[in-house]
Amino acid sequence: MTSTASAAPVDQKLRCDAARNRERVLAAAMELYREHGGAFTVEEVASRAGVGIGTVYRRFPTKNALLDELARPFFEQLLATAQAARAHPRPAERLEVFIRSMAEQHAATGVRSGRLWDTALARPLRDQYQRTVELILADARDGGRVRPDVDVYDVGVVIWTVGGLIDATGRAAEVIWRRHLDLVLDGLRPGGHTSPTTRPIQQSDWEALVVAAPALRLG
Amino acid sequence: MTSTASAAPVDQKLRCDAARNRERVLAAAMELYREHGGAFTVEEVASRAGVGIGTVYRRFPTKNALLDELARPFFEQLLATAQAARAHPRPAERLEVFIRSMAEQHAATGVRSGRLWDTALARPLRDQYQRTVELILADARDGGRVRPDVDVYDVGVVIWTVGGLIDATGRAAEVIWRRHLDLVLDGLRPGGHTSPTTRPIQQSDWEALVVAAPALRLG
DNA sequence: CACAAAAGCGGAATCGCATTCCGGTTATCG
DNA sequence: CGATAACCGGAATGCGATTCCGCTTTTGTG
Repeated sequence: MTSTASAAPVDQKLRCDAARNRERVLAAAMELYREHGGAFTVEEVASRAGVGIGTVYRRFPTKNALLDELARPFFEQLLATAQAARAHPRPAERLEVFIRSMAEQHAATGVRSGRLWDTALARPLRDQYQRTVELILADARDGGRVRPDVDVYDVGVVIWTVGGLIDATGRAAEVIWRRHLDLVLDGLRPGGHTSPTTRPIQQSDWEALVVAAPALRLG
Repeated sequence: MTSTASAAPVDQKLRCDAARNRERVLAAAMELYREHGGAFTVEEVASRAGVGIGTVYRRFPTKNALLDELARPFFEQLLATAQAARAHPRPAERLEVFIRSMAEQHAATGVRSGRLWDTALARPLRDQYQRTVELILADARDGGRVRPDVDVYDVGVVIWTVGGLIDATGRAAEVIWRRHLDLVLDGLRPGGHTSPTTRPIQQSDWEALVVAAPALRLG
């Protein structure tokens, strides 16, 4: 699947009432998202926004497109996060700070930097983001804080992977992802390890993960 | 959500025709699973099995329960894998062998050891499995091949996490999970690192991950 | 073997949701 | 002010999973 739609002609030349409705829909959706995290009906969005379903659909071709749109602001925040990390005083620590704050942000907002990468509007952001990450990585490398063979993709995978843990355990068991991230970050360093700051995972934490993973792939 | 149902009274005292049908359904489902990987209809299962939908549902309260049932044999295989690793000649290497073969098996069969853990029938297997993992871990620790602070849960999380990558990228980009696993395994070791055997990840590999992750959590 | 329950059966009917359609409305522009 | 393209609302569709229920076998018994 290529990035369906989302190449939506931004919010240009919309009839003013249409524009207003678009905002209402977005606002309603955001509200619902905060309340139920994606588990809401398009009809609910419509009624809360005080418009008909058709209206929602003329503006957003699909529920997913709507969600993507919701994610955009958070996504811009991600870029900001990367740039903030880049500004960290000790260059060598920037990579770790970066990865940690990405995770932290994901945990706080529930937004993962997945599909969005692929949308037209996000492209410029994406390029900037990637460039920033390269720089951060270079800093860490210069400072001797990463194994020289670690590249941007490795970093991306780590973030993706921890993102999965965050999605799966969320509030229920933060330790799980924190502890794992500590271990992985240790693993990325060139030399020995420093001791992680987290407590070990416990049976009760683990349950959350077990329940979250279906035994068979569904797609 | 606690393990819904699945405490099904095994395949005991079923009217013989019922038992036959149950097998047919299971067989049909397995066929379909191999063909479409979970993306099939309960009606398809029914018709391929030559029974009515109702029949499927009387035996398996939900499509998911059916899938869980399908997974069982694979799951037993997982235990076998653990035990095989335990039998590896060099004790110190058992942990790594274990983790690697778990991933390998997941990649090959598409079965992840998630929800199943929680079912009544799986419990005895699970206990055995956990005990085995403890032993493997102890071996590695004695051999000085893992940081002393790594425990069973850490191992579990690594397997879960790599499982996520496998599900997401599958055939499309094996490098991703292999490379990541190499890095993580390196990270679990107490001392320095050995160089991984995989090639670095490339843009084209990465795409797979990007597309696989939705921007917003849906549950 | 006959017979009443118990256990099964098929598949139509429901339900929840996303997505599509279409006849009626309203900004906008000349 | 009139034409019309852009909008609207919300009923209708489509698709799956899951439920229901009247009819059929199996099974246990006498």
